Amino acid sequence: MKVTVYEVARAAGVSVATVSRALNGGPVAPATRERVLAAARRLGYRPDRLAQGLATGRSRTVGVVIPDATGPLYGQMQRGLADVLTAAGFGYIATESRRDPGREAALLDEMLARKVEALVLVGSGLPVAALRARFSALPPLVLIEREGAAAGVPTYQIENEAAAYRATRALLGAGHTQVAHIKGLRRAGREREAGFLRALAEAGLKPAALAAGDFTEEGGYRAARALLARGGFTALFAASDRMALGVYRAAFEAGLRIPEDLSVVGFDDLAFAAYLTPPLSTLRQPAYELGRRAGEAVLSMLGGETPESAVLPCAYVARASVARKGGAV
Amino acid sequence: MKVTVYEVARAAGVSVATVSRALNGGPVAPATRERVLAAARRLGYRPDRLAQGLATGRSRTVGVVIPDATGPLYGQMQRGLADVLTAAGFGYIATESRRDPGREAALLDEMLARKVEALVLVGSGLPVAALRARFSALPPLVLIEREGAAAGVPTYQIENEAAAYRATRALLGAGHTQVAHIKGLRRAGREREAGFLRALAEAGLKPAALAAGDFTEEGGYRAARALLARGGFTALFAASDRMALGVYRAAFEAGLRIPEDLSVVGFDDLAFAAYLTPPLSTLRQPAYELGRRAGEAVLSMLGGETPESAVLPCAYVARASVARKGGAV
DNA sequence: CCTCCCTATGTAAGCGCTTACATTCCGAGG
DNA sequence: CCTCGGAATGTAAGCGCTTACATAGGGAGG
Repeated sequence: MKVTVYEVARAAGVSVATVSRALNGGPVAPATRERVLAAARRLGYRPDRLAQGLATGRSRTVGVVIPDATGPLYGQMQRGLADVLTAAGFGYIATESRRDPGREAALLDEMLARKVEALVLVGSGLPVAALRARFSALPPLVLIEREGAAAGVPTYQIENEAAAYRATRALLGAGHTQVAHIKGLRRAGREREAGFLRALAEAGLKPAALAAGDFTEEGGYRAARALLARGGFTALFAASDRMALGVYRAAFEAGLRIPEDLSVVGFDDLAFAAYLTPPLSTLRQPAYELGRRAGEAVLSMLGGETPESAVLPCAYVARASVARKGGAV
Repeated sequence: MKVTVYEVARAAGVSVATVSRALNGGPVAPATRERVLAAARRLGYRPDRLAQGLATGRSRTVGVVIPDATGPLYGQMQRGLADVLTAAGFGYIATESRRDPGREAALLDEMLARKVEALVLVGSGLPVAALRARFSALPPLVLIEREGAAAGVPTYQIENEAAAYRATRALLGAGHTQVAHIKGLRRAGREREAGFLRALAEAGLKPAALAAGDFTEEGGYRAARALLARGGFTALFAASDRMALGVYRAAFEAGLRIPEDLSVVGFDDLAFAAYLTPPLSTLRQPAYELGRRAGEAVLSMLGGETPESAVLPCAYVARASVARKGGAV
């Protein structure tokens, strides 16, 4: 039989109001509270979150929408989010939009129906203005890797441009003057490219070659093959580690050695990067931190504050895939 | 202002009961239903899941507990689960146990408080019997990669033993007679080892060497170094792709070529496997399928049926990391 | 010793929905 | 033409909890 506040009240010899207050830190005499807690424990009472939510209008749930759950860094981000949210007694429901606007809208609908108290939107998706237009009553919004600062929404992103700039500088610092780049998709891709270009421009250089990629191994491989066929560079900055892996393969097939013939830098610092041959120099994304910050932002917004947006730094991890300039390709 | 059934009822000129029935497929005259739906749409009515849950006792939510969200295959599994669950109008809340029994229990507590209608438990964790003992009223359980068939709980697992057996056979088929193995952790690790040993035993062979690993690159690297220092094998089966990557590194450092000097097989078929140099032969885990099957099991249990447990096959993916027997290490 | 006020507790009204039961209205069968 | 049964709809009672408001009981201040 289901244990409700009534059972607890009866067992403790008080009213349900007192039980509720005792359980939620309301004003109750210490002795009474003790009695109530004891009774609740003895009966194995477990408050019904649905009923609580209905009564208070607060579900203690936040909704998370991500474009692609299979992304390698998403797990860490989720962990950061979960760590702070669960510590605060919040649960969360996460879903994948698959970068489909219609699907994203449907997901949001469902989350609103579930009365989420805040929404964390990760990655590309409908612009904030469109969301506000489509959904009348939106809960507090927090964005990760998504445009929204303009709309006054707290946004947490990684430092793409500056990180790419630093990576490129590392290549230049090793004496390379002919450096190529394999671009990524979306805003992250554009920003990384911008940092790349800025570093070159500052050094009075032009990119030796540029190719479009899609963040995958296969995309990196194809792009690298095309680039290598034309040659003219001694270093290459790939916008993601996965693409850098494709570059390794293409270089191998072309009979090029890394880093002797070609220096390579990636982006993300996935688990495998440190174990490639040679270990890949790359930029470490603060994925966990991103989630943590977003979680804290949610909490502070719920507390009526207005958290600041932030751009988190990526650390450049120097490994053996970059060498001082050797022979040109 | 919040739109409730009452508003819709008034707008449609009917009672709330009729609204509810019209919305949920109850017995209502076609014309009336039309009128209600129109009113609901016009007002932008969105049923409150919390209230629905409270009233019906069914939350249309399932809880998912995984040991580690950062696992590379977890995203796919989650997708499989989500695909079938959302199609059926279910939401899900996912959380990480971090392999901590206390934490797992707390998570389950919270999920029960949220009135999940079913629980999907992934990977290692408290035994079913312990759960039943600790939690009085457990909803239907479905397990993935976790012990439970004995307790009559539908369980979905991948074929570890047989897959490892096939991988080992592939090595033997290539003429290798001295083959080493780097073990994994937990049940998956034990089963893979068992398959490995069975294949050897059937061929009248003994393992050339055995080392313990932990499924990580670093663990694989360490184990491979130790193994390589002693030598005596021409092929190696690593219980995970990540460990195989560590093997690649150790082999490189030892001046060994793969596959000329050493054939390697991994397990998982992570995205990077196909792009290593040489591409890694491995076993493809049906992660999405695992999630999908579990989702279907949840649905069928909720429908009063008793789904069958299943062990899903892994496909052996032959790539260039395995060659016919060359020189011994 | 009597108010007054504050504190501890109780009473009861919802929160938004579903659903058992009651009611109404018809057409069919006698 | 009356009655009966079923279909369509309405009424109202919860689901388990929180919380505004009411009540009771003291101690402090006069």
